[in-house]
Amino acid sequence: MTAKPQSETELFERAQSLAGLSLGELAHREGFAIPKDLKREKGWSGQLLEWCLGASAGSKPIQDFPELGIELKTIPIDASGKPLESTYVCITPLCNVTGSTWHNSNVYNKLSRVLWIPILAERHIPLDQRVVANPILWSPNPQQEQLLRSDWEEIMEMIAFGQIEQITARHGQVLQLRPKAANNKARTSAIGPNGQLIQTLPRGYYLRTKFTAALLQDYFQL
DNA sequence: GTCTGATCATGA
DNA sequence: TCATGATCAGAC
Repeated sequence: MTAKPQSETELFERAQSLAGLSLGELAHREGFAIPKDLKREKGWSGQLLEWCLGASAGSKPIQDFPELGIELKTIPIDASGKPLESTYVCITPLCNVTGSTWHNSNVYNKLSRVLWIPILAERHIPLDQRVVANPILWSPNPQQEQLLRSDWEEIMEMIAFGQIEQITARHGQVLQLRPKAANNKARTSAIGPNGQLIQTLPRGYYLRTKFTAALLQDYFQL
């Protein structure tokens, strides 16, 4: 893999140098085997780009470039630049949530600075022909942060009050909570309705497609 | 099981 | 058509 980037500028320039290349070209260059499709390797493009850019965090629940304070996210887009999917952020704690605040949350940490790498990835395009687009280095503006924060606080409050089973993906304007597990038999500890511990499906935070669409649009207009 | 990387697949 | 709920692979 490429060496770790030493600065935000170096990371961004490296990301810019990948724009216009296809996933097939990148995979060949880096010695990655190309799957037929993403059905069985959903994280393949993300891992390929991590490798190309020298990300180091592995499976730790921290930013991809902790020294730089930057999180890397690939995002599938169509030809008009609109995201095709919602964006996973991180898992959520479902117990021991007292003392959690927006500013010490994983959501805040991960989203405080993000290097977005859009990939033209309409489903009809063969995986190896999908093309890396221009990277975007983003931090939430005050309006975006307020939206994220109020959604996060609403959801965390429900979790703290034992209402995890009442939360669906319909909650939250820009940030939603959805299952995040190997399958729906997975279980983790959570706060129950009477304050006791219960076992429930693990959940994770996702950014709604509308939110990331608006975010990308801001940069395409520059 | 818990976390990362995410997209799939089906019902509304 | 599209978002919700479900799922896949790998590291540890």
